[in-house]
Amino acid sequence: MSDPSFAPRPTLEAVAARAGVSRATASRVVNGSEGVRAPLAERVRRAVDELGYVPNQAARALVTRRNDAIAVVVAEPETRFFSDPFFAQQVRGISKELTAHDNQLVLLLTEGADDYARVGRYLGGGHVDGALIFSLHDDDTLPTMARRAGVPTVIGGRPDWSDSDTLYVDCDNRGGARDAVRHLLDLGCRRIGHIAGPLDQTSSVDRLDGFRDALPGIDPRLIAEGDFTPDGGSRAMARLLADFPDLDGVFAASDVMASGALRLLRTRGRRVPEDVAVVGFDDIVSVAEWTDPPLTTIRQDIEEMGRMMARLLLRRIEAGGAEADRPALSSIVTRTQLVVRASA
Amino acid sequence: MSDPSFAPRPTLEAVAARAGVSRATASRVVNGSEGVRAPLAERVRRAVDELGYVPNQAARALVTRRNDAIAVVVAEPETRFFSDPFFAQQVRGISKELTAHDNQLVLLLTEGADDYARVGRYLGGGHVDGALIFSLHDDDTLPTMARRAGVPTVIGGRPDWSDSDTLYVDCDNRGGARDAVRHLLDLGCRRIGHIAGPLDQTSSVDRLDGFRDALPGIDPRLIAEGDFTPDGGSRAMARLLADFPDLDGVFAASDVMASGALRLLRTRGRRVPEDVAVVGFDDIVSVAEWTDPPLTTIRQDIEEMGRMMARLLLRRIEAGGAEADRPALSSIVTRTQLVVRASA
DNA sequence: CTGAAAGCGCTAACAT
DNA sequence: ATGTTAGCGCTTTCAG
Repeated sequence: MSDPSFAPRPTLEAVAARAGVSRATASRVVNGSEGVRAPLAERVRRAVDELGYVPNQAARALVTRRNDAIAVVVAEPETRFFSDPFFAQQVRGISKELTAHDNQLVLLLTEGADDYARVGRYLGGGHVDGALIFSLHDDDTLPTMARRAGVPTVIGGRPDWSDSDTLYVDCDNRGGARDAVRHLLDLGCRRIGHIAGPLDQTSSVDRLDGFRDALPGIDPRLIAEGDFTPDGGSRAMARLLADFPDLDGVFAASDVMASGALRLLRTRGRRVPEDVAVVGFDDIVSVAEWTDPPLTTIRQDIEEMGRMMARLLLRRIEAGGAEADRPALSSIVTRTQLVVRASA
Repeated sequence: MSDPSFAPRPTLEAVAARAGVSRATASRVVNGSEGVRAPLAERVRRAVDELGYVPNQAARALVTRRNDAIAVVVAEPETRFFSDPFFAQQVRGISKELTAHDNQLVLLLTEGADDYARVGRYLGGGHVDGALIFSLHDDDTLPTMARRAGVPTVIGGRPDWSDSDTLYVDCDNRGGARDAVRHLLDLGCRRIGHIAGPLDQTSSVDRLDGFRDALPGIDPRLIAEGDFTPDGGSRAMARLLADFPDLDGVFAASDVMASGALRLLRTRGRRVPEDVAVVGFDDIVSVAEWTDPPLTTIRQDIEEMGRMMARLLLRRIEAGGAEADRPALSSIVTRTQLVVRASA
């Protein structure tokens, strides 16, 4: 017990004593409240320095009911979170925004459905002031858990229900998909296939809808469902090629899947874009610029969307539960943009 | 104020009242202490369920001085964290282990040196019971900050100083590197180059040392420093090829760099492994199995190392500051293994 | 085995 | 402007 790490951290009380003021005044100085005369404040600050005082967060949280921490929950049973750069970028945006507002990011990974209970407990435990939830699949119970736990939430990607006080941030998946297909059409493609994402996610469905918008009444076999992995993209591509040897254009619902498709096309000896033009979605630079040929794609500003999620959540927390403020906050749908590289 | 989210969460007090017991007894049941008679315990449990009681963490932390939360600090100014699968795997391992012990993972990202102060404040704030620090570069102040904050720490990768109570987990970088080069030698390579990682990190230095062990007195121009990115690998490869057109073997200090090297080799028309044999390091499956040709590499069990870090830290926390337990805990160096695929 | 009571360190009314 | 005081919700001796 002689270990130095056992030296009790100084308390506000100690600081106050050393500065010769009351705990309240010390607290005021530490928290930057107005109305403390300069000399006193100075003394307190000195005491803080000398003692190396750091506020005890637990005590503070207990009374303020604020943790300055936000949970990021990834509803991805597969461990796509770590292999797909999409998440990385989004988390980066979130992290930046949170940091700028002195909030901590608490990452909650769910490896499987078993983990949901744990996450629920955590959210309910009052550890965090809010939650950012990603990558929802059909019937995901996470948002419900968060709501029951009374934790303000913002969702990444349009949820599959609509409800005025569910806030989300998404890009215009459908519009972007339309643009992708139109580009293919403009290039003169006659037989265009679609590699869709998992259709239990709205982003996939919306992109598929956009595809159909541009190609009404298309043969459903021209649509192959992937899983947002390179492998899945490859497989879907293979299927499409098998069914339609005359395929001359492909719109993949993600760059990652497009990269898989490109690979397969190469092994099959199809030239891109001469034989088959390919358009992706996301514009994940580390993927799109590195494929061979570089990928034409639909850009969404993923990092910025992350920031927006964080900002929206912080505002919602700020507003508290006060209903009056509710209408002022609304979900955000960002615009997409066609980025032409070499693949189409 | 009629917002349902304002409904005060039930307290232990409420549970106790409903179960007709004292707060103390309720607490015992909730925390699974022995010595509460079954019928009473049952009543408490029912009350918990009915009320949907969840302990307030702040209150608990205030008294127990435990947060059941561990910080993962990534000392990577560049945002390699998110682009390099290495980190992803390690974090996955950590996450699993932490979860298994009901600890939360708090991710602290540092985008630049400015963030260090914030991290220091956070660690000092008593938010977490311990810290896992990654990817240290020379003279990194993070470990010092953690120590000053009195936060038990385990480091990922051998630090550049040694000190009996600094705990770390690393693989046998030097031995692995030796194995890589020997494999190349066994294959008959006569002119072997090395693509090193940034030499301000011990893992890079250790691998370089291993390279030199197997090839004593080698021309220093056969060593090109990369930066653990594919691009860096490409550039280093180009340099090596320029200086040594007769190069017939390359050991890259990471799979990611090796993938860049492979790409460059292809654009230069060198066949792998016929003209130039390539060995990587890490065995990151998503990289090594997907390169063309698939990469021969040195495997380290990254996820397992993550688990080990977490386990070690948890034990250290468990032991408290008690010096008696110190000697029992020591750093871990894991073995590596050559995995032969097609590139060498 | 169970309950009463004393804080953990801090903030926020409320006094002064 | 500063100090006094009352808790925040929980765990944990200490009595009974």
